[in-house]
Amino acid sequence: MNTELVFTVIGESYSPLSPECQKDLLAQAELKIFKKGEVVVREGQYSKKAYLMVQGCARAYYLKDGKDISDWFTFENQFAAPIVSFFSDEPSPHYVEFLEDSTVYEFSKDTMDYLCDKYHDFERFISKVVTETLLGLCERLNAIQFNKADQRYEHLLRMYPGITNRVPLTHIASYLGITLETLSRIRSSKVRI
Amino acid sequence: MNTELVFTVIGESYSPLSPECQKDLLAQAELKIFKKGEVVVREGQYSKKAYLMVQGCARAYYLKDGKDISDWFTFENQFAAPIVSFFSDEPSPHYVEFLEDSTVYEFSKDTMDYLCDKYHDFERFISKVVTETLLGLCERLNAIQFNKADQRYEHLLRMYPGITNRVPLTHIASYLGITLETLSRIRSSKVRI
DNA sequence: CGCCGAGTTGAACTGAATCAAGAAACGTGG
DNA sequence: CCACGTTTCTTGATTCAGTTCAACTCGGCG
Repeated sequence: MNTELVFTVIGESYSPLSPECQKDLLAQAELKIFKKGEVVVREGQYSKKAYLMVQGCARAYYLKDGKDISDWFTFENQFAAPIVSFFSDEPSPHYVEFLEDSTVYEFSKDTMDYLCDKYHDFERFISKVVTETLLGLCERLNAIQFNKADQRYEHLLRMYPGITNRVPLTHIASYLGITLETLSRIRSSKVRI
Repeated sequence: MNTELVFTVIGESYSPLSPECQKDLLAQAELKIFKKGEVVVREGQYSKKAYLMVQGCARAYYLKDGKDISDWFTFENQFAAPIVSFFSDEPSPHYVEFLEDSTVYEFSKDTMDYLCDKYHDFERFISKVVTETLLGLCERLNAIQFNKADQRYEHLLRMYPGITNRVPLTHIASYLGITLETLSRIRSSKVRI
């Protein structure tokens, strides 16, 4: 597997990264492998690590009144990080768990800051990632507020086709803000191919 | 009214700004007055202006199937901006409207970039504003997903005590993702002082 | 084989939307 | 300052989407 390809791909999807910047990023990052079910960040921890997913998938979740609520999914060519802890100096309310055996590049906030100082294109890249994340959240917020459960599920499927083959339905249900039972009913009422 | 005080206050609430940076910001900003009901940004427009509220209040809203949905309120010592248009190069999906006669400092994205380059404390300040906004959205998302309508209303009151005296209930209802009727019932079922 | 976690199905219940009708407050012109 | 229309808010009756709780099915695995 050509793991380095991921740096080109993320450059394309957010904002282009010069070859030297990509090279430097690669030099700073650490290629790691995690097993399915591994939890790399727990609630209350301080973590300044982000993970760029080469192969596999992960989720961020938190506990609300003891219930496991999925907050974020990450697949190939995307970032996984405990955003609160990564961007602020507060402990993470999130857990981060790999849902499959996964290959990732791990890098620290320090590396990010260093690269931001050194490369203007990297700074723009990060700013793009953050604003896209912000806008994505806005969109998701209004989808949750004003779309019915089945529309939200459809929307998720459009965003992540095949997610149901990789992520347990319980996690998908809590992500959508509905119960597992409701999700099950929505799915059975659809004609699937 | 000492309008310049606002620069000190926002420094305190996010991340401190040196006197020179405050002075420079003041020099770049333009003090403006808007009347109640004035709309400064419309859907589809490109706007790179942000408003720092000295006195008054404003909201961002958008139209969803013809319905007016409030997305954001801004009061004294906070920022109002059409975030999508301000941070990306896309047209604004939002309208920005003043809800009272208001005094604001207006400044442009260019000014922000210029100050970010010049002052490290300003760069940190903006980064803090953006991440706080991001985290605030996360929190609001999970409140919408998992709290009942009355809890959400209580939460809003805790965040903005007295908001009901300044903002029409229709806007508050759409912000909370409930109908005006439901909000009215929630309010009448509470013992108010 | 029997257990266990994941998903499905059913029935009763509930929070909130919708539709409809009024009441109260607001502001504008006479 | 009052009368009038408009906007804002309240109240009631009905309906519906989604929750809850409980029982059941299915596939994998020791």
